[in-house]
Amino acid sequence: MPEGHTLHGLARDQTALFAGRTVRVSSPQGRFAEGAALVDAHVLDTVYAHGKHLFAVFGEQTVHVHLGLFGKYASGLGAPPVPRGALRMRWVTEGAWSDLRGPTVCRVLAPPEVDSVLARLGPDPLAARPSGAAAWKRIARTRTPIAALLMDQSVLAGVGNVYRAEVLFRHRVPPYLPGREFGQDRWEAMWKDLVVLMRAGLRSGRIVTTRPADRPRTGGRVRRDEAHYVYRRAGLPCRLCSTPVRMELLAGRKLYWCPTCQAR
DNA sequence: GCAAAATGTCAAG
DNA sequence: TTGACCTTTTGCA
Repeated sequence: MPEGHTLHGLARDQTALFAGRTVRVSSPQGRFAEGAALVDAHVLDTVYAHGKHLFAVFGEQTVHVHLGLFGKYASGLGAPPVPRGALRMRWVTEGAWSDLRGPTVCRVLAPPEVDSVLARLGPDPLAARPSGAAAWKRIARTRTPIAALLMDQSVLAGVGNVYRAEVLFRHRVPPYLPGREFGQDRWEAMWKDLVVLMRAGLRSGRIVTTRPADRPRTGGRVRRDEAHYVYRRAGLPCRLCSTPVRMELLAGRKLYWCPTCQAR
């Protein structure tokens, strides 16, 4: 599910399956019928991600996908399954298929339009050569709480509600701390940590942010209820200090934090 | 069987 | 700040 690591994983997998091949593109649901017709039976060059945005390049035309909260891909080898439910976009080649459901965005763009989407996004911790400098410029000059800045895709791209809550906890940052009071050293450390965490998420396909020492049992597969410090743990005791984890809505999203570990 | 929730974004007021 | 939107899954009856 969709934070930046998910989209980078999809880009990697779709490139492996479909790049260099002629792809039959359709929209069984019909809502992407016109776009599908523009790229159907074209050769896919590559698929790449920036933040939570996915771009599939077919020559001069690019399919731009944003999963939003509910969007999902499914894929497999061999013949595609019988279409079921609301299937926005289907790709089929000789050997593989991919289905997209429920995206917020699925449309065909020309290169300048792709550029303008990219221009509105901040740096991505999962970029090949990540740099948080541009994000720091924005953070350093605003009173907006750091918890809101981390979710602002024009400040940095790819962090969602889980990584936000978890990286703030890992660095003991009070979520309402204004950006301008954050401090550059602290930002550098947090950015580096995001790069590490999100690369691990990309590799494993899941978000695990707890350190081994903070999990009841080390070694073996990390259980789902051990993977996070605070995300979705409202009311449960903090793993480090046992204070009940707090939850509050910030800009319409659920924000989780430990009021003791992340005190001012 | 149905309501609510879910890792998101945008536009209206 | 609120609601609309995209769809599936989960949890409760």
